[in-house]
Amino acid sequence: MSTLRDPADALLEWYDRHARDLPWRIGPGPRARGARPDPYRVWLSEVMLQQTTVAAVRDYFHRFTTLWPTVEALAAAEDGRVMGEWAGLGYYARARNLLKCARVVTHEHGGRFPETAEALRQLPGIGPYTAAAIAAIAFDRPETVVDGNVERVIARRFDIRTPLPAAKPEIAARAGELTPEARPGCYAQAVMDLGATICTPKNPACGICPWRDDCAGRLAGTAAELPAKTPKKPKPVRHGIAYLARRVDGAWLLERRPDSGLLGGMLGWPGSEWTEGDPAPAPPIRAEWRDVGAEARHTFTHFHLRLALRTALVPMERTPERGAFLPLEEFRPSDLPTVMRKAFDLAAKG
DNA sequence: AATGCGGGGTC
DNA sequence: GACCCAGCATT
Repeated sequence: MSTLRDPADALLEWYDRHARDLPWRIGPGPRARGARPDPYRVWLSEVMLQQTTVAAVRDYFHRFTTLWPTVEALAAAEDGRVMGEWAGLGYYARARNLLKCARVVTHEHGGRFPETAEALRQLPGIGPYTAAAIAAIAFDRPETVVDGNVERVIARRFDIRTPLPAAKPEIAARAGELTPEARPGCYAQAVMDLGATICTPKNPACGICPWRDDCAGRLAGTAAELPAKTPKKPKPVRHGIAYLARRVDGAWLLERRPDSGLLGGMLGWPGSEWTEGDPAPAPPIRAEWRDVGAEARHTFTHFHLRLALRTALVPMERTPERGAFLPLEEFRPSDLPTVMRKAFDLAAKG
């Protein structure tokens, strides 16, 4: 019989001492008395946390749960209002799917989230990771979560040198073997906390890691270099022109972008196509356009953008060819995605 | 299996 | 600057 402690127990003991206090978690006291976190809050936090750091999510989570405390309340919200509150968080398909999911849960599941990963997986915006996370954290199911943190922790612990994404099946299998039957929700959060605070991408703090004695990567000296990844393609630079038209009564000319594609469903300034060559001018209304000295620079997932800015003051009676004038009292700069917000700050206030 | 899809922290 | 992140949908 081995004298080695079960690795899951070692990690859970570490988690009990070091768990971060996060708004979507419940305290250790209530948890010990059998309380479970609200599935709505678990779901909302997990969707917000997709490819997004805890620091970026905090304020958004607080605003969303204040505005919409239940899934039914969110389901009844106006689309544009939700997109506006999501503005700045990125990956806007998440917000569209969030609303879809809230409405399905409200109208087809009686306002209750399904309790199995398989059933959760059928909902919009819920993939393998999020389904496992909700099932484990909210419903205490022994599901294995595999996110970027887990991939790094597992690749190091077992010294898996196959580059991602090819290594995903092996990593998932190893992660599954470690998942305990007891306290699966705590365990899932513990592995991710470990990856976020100790087993970090750079300069991992191996000396204080609860798994330091059975980490193959640490013993082999490869930990800090793992996981290996296939190289990414360089980002090209695209150029565009944005047109910020202000009507004499203070209204701004904006357009709602189509649901699919970049910044889908978000409010934005009308403009040219974004091309790697010179963009073709595309003023949305007849006016005397004035070039703003500065350009808005922004980096998206797969390209850099340099956006030239043009402004104009237009009279009341003139009608736009694209977009619609939004009255000043209905215009909130915070409803804009970041690149459009940068353009506004430069053109209107710069 | 590959690609499109944001933005901010961190080094 | 590049890299990374509590990934998902689409093709």
